[in-house]
Amino acid sequence: MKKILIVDDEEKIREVIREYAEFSGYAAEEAADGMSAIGMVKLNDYDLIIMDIMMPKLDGFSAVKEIQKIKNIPVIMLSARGEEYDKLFGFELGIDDYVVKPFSPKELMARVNAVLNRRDASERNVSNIQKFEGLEINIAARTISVDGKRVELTPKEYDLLFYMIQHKNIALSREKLLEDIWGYDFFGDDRTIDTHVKNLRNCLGPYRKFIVTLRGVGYKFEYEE
Amino acid sequence: MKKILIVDDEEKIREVIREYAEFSGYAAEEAADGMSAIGMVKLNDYDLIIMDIMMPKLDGFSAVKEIQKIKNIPVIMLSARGEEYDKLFGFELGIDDYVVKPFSPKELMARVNAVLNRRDASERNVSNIQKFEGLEINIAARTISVDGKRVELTPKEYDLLFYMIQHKNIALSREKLLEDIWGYDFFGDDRTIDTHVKNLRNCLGPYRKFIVTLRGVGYKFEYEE
DNA sequence: TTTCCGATGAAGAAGATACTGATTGTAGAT
DNA sequence: ATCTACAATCAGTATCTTCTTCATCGGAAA
Repeated sequence: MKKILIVDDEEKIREVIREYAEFSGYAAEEAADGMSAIGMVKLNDYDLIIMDIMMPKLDGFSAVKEIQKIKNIPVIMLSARGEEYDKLFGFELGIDDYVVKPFSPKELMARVNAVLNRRDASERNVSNIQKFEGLEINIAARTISVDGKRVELTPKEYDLLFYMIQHKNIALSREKLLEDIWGYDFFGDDRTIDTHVKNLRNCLGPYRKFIVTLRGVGYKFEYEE
Repeated sequence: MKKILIVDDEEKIREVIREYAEFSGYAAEEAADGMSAIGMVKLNDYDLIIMDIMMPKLDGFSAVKEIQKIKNIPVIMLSARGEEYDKLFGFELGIDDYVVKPFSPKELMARVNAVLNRRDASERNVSNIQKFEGLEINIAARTISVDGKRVELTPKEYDLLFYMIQHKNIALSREKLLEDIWGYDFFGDDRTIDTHVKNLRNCLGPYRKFIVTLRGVGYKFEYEE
């Protein structure tokens, strides 16, 4: 049986959710704030966490941030209607879904089911991370790692790499790169690209090999699976 | 950067999808109903459309039907749980995937990535490779292979081969080759071509036979299917 | 056989890219 | 508003690849 952790400071809400969750065939436990949630995650294994944002002691976002360091558990956030929060911030944390209060427990459970049922499927697709041997690009997080080690890229370097892997195995002229990455209104020097390619290659370590030079043309990200 | 059109009558849903799409490295635009979606498709180029089925003015299926008349764009349909629809009908329209509400934005993006990657892969493999027996030219990648083995060409060699296969079975004088490949402002020696033809032939192995010498004239790429 | 034209190999010239270092531009902190 | 830190750009030089030319060889046409 799947186990859900419900985190909310209002006892009433916790109770409603727990009852409906158990009714839907889940085991459920409760925590009243972010702090105790973290403690419970350390001690138990949960399949999913339903977490309110506004809470005493430790807010939902901070709690999720801590929890994700410990275990990779899907999270559904609860937020009051009109509550100000930064969605992007949430996405970065790998939050799976939002539900706005007031919600119907039916709707909430539908989302719980959706997240849990498809957790496997989306893990299979993992498409937010692209791998090229030891080179991994996490598109959602805008980060890359080389042989498992995180490497920091400047914005342009990342844009360049991202563009190239999206057009892998295609010859890319300098003009096309400038137009698509820098924008049609950039009238700078072609050689600017060379510099960024150089810098990018330095960041990629052994995987610099994927970026091949096409003399008289431009560059290409070459990778055949 | 790939551009996605999000069509749904609920602003909240559009917003969540758009933010996650942008977060995942896509550009995104929104339309509130089928009608305006059609208008936007006419004006812009999208790489993918995420479309709700139930909408005022014009439902998702009808909109897709119209859009497919204009442009061939992959589509992911959104449908409410239990909503009645005929999946086969959808696939006939060329719909690439279904996602049932409520969905997690993470899952939706995984499917978007899957659909786009599929498209890219099939586009790469279909139209961009020309075959002449064991000689294959991949125009997008600017590569050739001989009997399945990759062979590196210098820029001029590639340009020459590319030009010749685009004018196969046509007699090409040295003057014409110089003018079209080197440019009208090249005033070098005719014999330069001979050297490049020689080098190119060496690269082509058994398929050097396709390049025939026309004594007193120039060369010709000879290949009848 | 003679003549002509193309094929070939080698070497210097030309051209393109890689890289260094300096300058300019920009966002965030104080 | 100013400062600071870092990124983006550009100019100049070094380095490497490719192109072109030339001299010679070989083979087909007359």
